[in-house]
Amino acid sequence: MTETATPRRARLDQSVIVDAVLALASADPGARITFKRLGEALGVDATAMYRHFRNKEELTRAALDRVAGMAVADARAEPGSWRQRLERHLMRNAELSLLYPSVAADWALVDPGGPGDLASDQHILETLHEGGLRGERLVRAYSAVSGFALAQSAALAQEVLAGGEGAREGAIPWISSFGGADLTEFPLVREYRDELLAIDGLAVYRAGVQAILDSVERWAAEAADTADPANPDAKGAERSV
Amino acid sequence: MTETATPRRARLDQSVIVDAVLALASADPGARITFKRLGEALGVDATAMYRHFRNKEELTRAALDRVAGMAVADARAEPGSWRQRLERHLMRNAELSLLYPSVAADWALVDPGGPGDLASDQHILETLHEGGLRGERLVRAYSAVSGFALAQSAALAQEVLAGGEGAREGAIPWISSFGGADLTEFPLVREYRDELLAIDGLAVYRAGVQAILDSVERWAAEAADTADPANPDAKGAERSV
DNA sequence: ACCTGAACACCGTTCAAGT
DNA sequence: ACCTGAACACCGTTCAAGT
Repeated sequence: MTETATPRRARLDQSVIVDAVLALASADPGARITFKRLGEALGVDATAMYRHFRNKEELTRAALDRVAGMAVADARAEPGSWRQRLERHLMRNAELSLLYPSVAADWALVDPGGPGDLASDQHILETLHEGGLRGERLVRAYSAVSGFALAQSAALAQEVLAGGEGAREGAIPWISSFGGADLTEFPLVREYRDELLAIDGLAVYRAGVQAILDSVERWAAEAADTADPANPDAKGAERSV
Repeated sequence: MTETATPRRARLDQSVIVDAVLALASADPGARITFKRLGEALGVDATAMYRHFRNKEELTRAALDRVAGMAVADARAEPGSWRQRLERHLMRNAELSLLYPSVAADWALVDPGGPGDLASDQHILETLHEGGLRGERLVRAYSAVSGFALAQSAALAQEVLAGGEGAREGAIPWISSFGGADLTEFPLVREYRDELLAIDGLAVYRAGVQAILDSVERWAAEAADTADPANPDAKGAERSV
């Protein structure tokens, strides 16, 4: 029916434009995405995009929503315990951020609010729910988990955007350069200097995920202790807030 | 000696310029900081800043470093357990991000690398060290804690920048707008809709801090179990990596 | 209905000229 | 030594004009 992925002179379309955004983002990870560059890639004038998106924020929103949807789909495709699936979802988020850095850099900023975003929220809530969390505890766990994943994924992406080659290898920017500084006033920084310089972004992400999910599991265990043991699966049994 | 804080025609200076940046950032939280606006505030041409900073990134770096230093100083000023002091430091980071959003929005991006930044690293390591963490565990805890604090503080700031008034009140952008969407495919999102919409940024931050510090305390307890009980305070006793 | 292209306001940055 | 001001390349966005 419709021509898909015809490189130039393709009939413009929200979906076709988002395809081009993601292609640009992964092809040239260090470059900003610009209407001009987008137009060149699509064989179209830079201002043609305004027929399909109100402004650049709406375009970014659509691209982010697509990426959010991809992360969920990948996470759902594999089996495992609720924690394994949630972990997979969160790690996939970070990996996709590194794949599309110029898009993902805005992740902490913009609420995509589309179907991909909703599927992501639903999946996080689902896995936590399966883990036994309900009510206030579920909301708190969702906050900690998704707030962490979004902010940290965006940070990873911004690393790549700002740092170029080095950052893509994993070096983290906020610790990459106490090169010649005098560290006598900061003894622990000096003592652990080499280890701190060796930290890479994905390891930080993984450490955070572990720390948060460990706590979430404990919250779930607390919930199990205080719940009615005869009816452990009651939906919304302790919806408090 | 030197005139301090004379609003216009003050002798330019790295420190005077950073003062002006922070003043601008807190006076008009929604506005980007621009050389033009900076020049107007200082009674000086926009391009005069290039005499004192190589480019805008260096200026941002200097401003961030000042803010990092402020957070540590505030945290050190109050007594308490290591966890309380670390928590105070992290919360102060978030609060200062909300105070200077247009500066703090870059926090996940740029490594200040100055004395304020080093003091911040030293303070985080110090409190964790006092909590009994050493070696690989200390580095892992530092990663989780500071990665979280920086990324999440930047996200809070970007919220304010992007969202304007509403965001400053605490509404979180990535959950603020599944307004008219059909939620039948996302039952848990629908069930917790009101609670999710009520989440605010600082609460997310606090939930994340709790989750991470709970896990860090457990790591410390594990360390205590495996350590030589006769020599619990040995510095770097189990430096592995 | 959809796209073009000139135009505008606003960025960061450079550089020759002033004092 | 320090600051000015014109200039440049590059943004997002608007709008009248094309087809």
